[in-house]
Amino acid sequence: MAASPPLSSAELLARAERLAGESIARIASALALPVPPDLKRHKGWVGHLVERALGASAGSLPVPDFQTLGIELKTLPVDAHGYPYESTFVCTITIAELLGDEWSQSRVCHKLTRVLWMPLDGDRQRALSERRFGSPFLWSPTPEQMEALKFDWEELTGRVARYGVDAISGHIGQHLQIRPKAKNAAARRRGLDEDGGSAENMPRGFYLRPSFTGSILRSHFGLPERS
DNA sequence: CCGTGATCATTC
DNA sequence: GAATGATCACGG
Repeated sequence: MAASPPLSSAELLARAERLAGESIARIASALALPVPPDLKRHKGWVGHLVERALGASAGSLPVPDFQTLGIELKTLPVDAHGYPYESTFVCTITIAELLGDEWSQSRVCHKLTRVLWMPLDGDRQRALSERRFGSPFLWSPTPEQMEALKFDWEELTGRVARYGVDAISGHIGQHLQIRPKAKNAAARRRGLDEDGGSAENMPRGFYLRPSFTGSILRSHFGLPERS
């Protein structure tokens, strides 16, 4: 089980493919890591496990996991039909991102330019240690997907810039949404108010809706669209 | 304190 | 059941 940074996208993908079909227990064992009973108090545990198994290095820096390769790593818990159980966190929302920055310069765009998806059995009825990984694959947005993401991003950031972050909810955006991303509901950070002024509000983040990541999976694996 | 790794839990 | 809002852990 490798832990040094992969030197090429091919090497990274080859490593990832070796995890396909493997259980959480086996991968954790190879890294001498204990498996928590569930994810209630270890929500990012699987993500960290895969990072270690593949040799990711960016830590918590706001850059792609494999910076030199320009590749972002995302685990994706799915059900028996290959449909994602959860939304996918992309990055936090910052003031700088709302003031004059363009989509092409945004962290959302940068992070989603190239993603290594690691599908995983997300069935909570099954013991975490017994859940297995599916086949990973490298993905970049199609021109249509990129346009759709840009559209949502511009609508979301535009609303925040004009009306303040408290004026938006998780309902906005067809593929991309903004939701809380904080220690708790009392957490506050420097943000914008409805007048474009400075204010303290709850930290938020950009998330991809399950319908979007689900379409990526179905497209890649040639699965039928949900009726 | 902030950003990353996400899933949990309540509401719709 | 699906979706939104809330939350947990960790590194720097």
